[in-house]
Amino acid sequence: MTMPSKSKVYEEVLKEIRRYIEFEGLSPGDKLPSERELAEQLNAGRSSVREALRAMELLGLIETRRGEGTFLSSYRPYHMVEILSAFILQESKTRENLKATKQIIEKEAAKIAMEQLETKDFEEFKKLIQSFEKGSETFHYDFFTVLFEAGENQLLQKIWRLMEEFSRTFHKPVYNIELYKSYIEALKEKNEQKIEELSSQFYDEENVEIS
Amino acid sequence: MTMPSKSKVYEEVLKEIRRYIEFEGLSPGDKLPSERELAEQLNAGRSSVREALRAMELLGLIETRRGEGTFLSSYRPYHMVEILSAFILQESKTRENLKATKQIIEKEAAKIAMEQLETKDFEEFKKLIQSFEKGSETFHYDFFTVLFEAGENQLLQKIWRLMEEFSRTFHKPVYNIELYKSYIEALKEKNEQKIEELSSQFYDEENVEIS
DNA sequence: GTAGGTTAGTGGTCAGACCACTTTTGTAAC
DNA sequence: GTTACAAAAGTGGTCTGACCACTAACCTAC
Repeated sequence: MTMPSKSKVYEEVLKEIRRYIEFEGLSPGDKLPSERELAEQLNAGRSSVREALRAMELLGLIETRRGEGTFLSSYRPYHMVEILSAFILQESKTRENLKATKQIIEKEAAKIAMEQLETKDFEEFKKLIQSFEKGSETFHYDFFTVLFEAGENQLLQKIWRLMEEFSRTFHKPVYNIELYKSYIEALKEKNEQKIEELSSQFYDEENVEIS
Repeated sequence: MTMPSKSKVYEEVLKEIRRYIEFEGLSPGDKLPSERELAEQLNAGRSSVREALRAMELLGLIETRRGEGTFLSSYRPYHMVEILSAFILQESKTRENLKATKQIIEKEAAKIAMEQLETKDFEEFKKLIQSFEKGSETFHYDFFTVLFEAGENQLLQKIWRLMEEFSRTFHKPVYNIELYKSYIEALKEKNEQKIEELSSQFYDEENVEIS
């Protein structure tokens, strides 16, 4: 590994892998070279390569399957969230920030999607509502995913998803199904005002903290 | 390492370290046991311990100093943010997404800050305007940093900063100083409507692409 | 052609060896 | 006793080689 001044090898490997992905135009699901091959090509030890890969795995960027190989994953920062949340979400200010930010994003996503929503999207909502269960863990997530898909801002969606997962670690959602019905109405009516109001209500008091 | 079913060793080490930190009541700055010691105590190989530590380092939870040791750090997810952004922004690099998202965040930051702004903040703005130079690369950044500081949502600020830095790689800002003056006026008047309008104008046409 | 075993490839893990660096220790000079 | 400096011990950084467990591809016998 050629070492730009003092960086650690594993950090260089990380960058190198990133370049490789970009250069080869790899997408989620595609296979990366094996650890041994990477080590040889990057002129680094396998352990260093592994440190980089492990870190990427924790970040949710790759997925490793023993006996098969290493694959690019669609971004699911599952591990990271789990680890990080235990460390950083103690501070209530962080939680406040998270809540506020998530709310902003959802509101804006709704406003963007509003103009794009088609009949099929409303049918999707209908299905969601019908199959709603009291104990569902992902209702809110699924609901807004429909909105994000319509809105076509993948960046905003990714940021939101990250926060959604974080907040799940300390909030147990208790859904008020009527609220979502009203929300859908507001979307149909393209009533920005109403959307703004309802967006904040998701976070007013219906969330109970996990002990 | 006692292996709960199938987890990987490094994940167990991670949890074990977390427990250790909690049990010992360690705070940022405190020293962790050495890699060799951890390996021995947890009955794992040093390389596995290292994989866990590297991951923690990337997440910004610890800091390692060669020759000295490993220390708990106050949470500064510097590396993570860097790595993640590179990947995420690379995937969804439609510039439209970036622009739209940044605009949303700035608008909301302004609305949040609006209620909090004090005299000293407006003086800060005044200084910025006075020292404005045509060729400044960071005027917009500095301007909004004042807003974010007042708003006290560090999470939103972090996200924004990321996008700001990234967009600099392909946008060369050309500032219309009058626009910022109007913006300040709108903030003084607490005129949400005006803020929304002006926020979008930053991105209307004044940005020139770098070839 | 199929079933079943063999083999090569891959990630998972460990042990041991150096290196570069920092801190501590020990010792000699003052 | 204090100081200065050299040696030693401790620590993270890295590489290598060796196994293990698992998967997929190949090949052979039927």
